[in-house]
Amino acid sequence: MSQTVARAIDIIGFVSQQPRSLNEVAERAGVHKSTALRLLQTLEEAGFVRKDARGHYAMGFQLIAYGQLALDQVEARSLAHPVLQELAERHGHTVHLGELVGDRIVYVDKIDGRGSVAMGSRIGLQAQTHTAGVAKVITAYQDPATQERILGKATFERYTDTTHTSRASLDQDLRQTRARGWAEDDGEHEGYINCIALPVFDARGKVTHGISVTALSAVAPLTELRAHLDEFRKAAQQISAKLGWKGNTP
Amino acid sequence: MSQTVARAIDIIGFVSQQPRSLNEVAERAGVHKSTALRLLQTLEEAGFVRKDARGHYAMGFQLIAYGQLALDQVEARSLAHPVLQELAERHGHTVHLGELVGDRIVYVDKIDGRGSVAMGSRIGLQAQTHTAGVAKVITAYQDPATQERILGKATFERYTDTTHTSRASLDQDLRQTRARGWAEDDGEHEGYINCIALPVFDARGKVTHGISVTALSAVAPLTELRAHLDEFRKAAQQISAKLGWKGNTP
DNA sequence: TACGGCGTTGCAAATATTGCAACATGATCG
DNA sequence: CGATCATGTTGCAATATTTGCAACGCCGTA
Repeated sequence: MSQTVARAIDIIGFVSQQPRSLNEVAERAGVHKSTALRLLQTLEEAGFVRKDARGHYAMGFQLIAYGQLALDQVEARSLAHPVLQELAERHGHTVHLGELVGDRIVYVDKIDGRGSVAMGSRIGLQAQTHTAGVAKVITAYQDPATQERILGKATFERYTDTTHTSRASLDQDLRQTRARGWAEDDGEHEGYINCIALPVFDARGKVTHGISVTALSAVAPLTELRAHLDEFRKAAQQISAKLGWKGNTP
Repeated sequence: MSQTVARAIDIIGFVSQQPRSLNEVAERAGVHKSTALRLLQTLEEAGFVRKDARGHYAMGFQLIAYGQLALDQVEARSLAHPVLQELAERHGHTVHLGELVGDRIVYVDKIDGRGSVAMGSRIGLQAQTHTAGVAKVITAYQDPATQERILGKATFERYTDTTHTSRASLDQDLRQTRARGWAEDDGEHEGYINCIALPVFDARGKVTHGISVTALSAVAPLTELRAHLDEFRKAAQQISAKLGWKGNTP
């Protein structure tokens, strides 16, 4: 592991919050001004950071370009997108596509519903293992060893009174999820938001993706969402088919 | 300048072309396998690269997240303003900066020329889709689906005898706009006012902004404005460059 | 004009990076 | 089925690289 590179990466994260002066960066990184300067210059030359009008360091444009490129390289996203788009349009709810990457579940696509609400998810961000519907449904379908690795990263931080705060509680949910074939988030991260998530199977029959339909519970409570389960399941199966899935039963 | 960070950054660029094995990365960077491995591990931990299904290194999802963030943080107005200011001063005409926001084009900056005339535009207001130069030029450079959404909001209200009052007529104009590289407003909103508008490209190569130079036709008719096209185009390219566009600078 | 904050550069010290060589793993092939 | 090759991983010593320092330049302000 390279300390210097780790510092540079941390600086990018620091600068991403808001533009920062050289001294702020130096202090954050715990290094001398001159060191911070040289790191920033290297990052700046590559376009990873830039100086804004005030001379403060901000996120660079190369990050935008790489972000787009990386987005394009997620193949599942391009296959699933049309299906999700239609789903979002038909029901007006926000739709997510989650992907298992190593030990974590990441949002790789998101289509905002009508009257979109501020919600923590963002394409490229990691989903909360113990609360997000896509995370739970994907995890539920992994083999024990993989489950262990994923759950090892869960924080079990409490957000609301329905949040799973223990491994046992989450395990129970995962068993239920697998048994019934879908996951639910009953306000476990934001009390006023709930969602239903379904597994997506790939050519090997493995679940590396999941989709979720999210709504304000005031607009569409779980009972309302469950009423449309057949349509949601059909969308998930369509995506599975595009990923080469041949089966009909898991 | 930090050699280690520069190497890490170069690796990201290398991996962005296509997923690469450890040995490929090591060879490209001109370092030993073990060194490349440690750099990659550091990048991987930060989510800047990831291992794909074959174990090759590919672009990581954190890059997507940062890219989205950086995109949201771009304040085109502050970057473009100095360029527009100079343009307005040099020619004495009124200059606009338009931005595509959702399905509509909005004026986000305006510098009044000498002898400023009352004109309907105002910062923050929506530009008329079927008459405003900035609106036409931005629309002309969108993909078909986006065009459709934008044009769906057009009123086609007639203001003068040159106003486009049908979709077909406007479509024709848009094709011409894209073909020649700029848009013209030949008194389509106010009979005595005309303008020339040019596209601004961002880091992704997309047109989300446009600039326009507007004048009384009695002061500077289209033929007069066209005579200065090279200078207008240069200003547009300067702004594009500030937005991270790499279009014609290798 | 003096002052304080901020960014920049040359240089020597020291620390983090590097290459090496040995080991581990897994796929391929006779 | 065993051997071989390609690929990835780790401990360690050498040294190239990074680091902090101190001095300098710049600019706005008191």
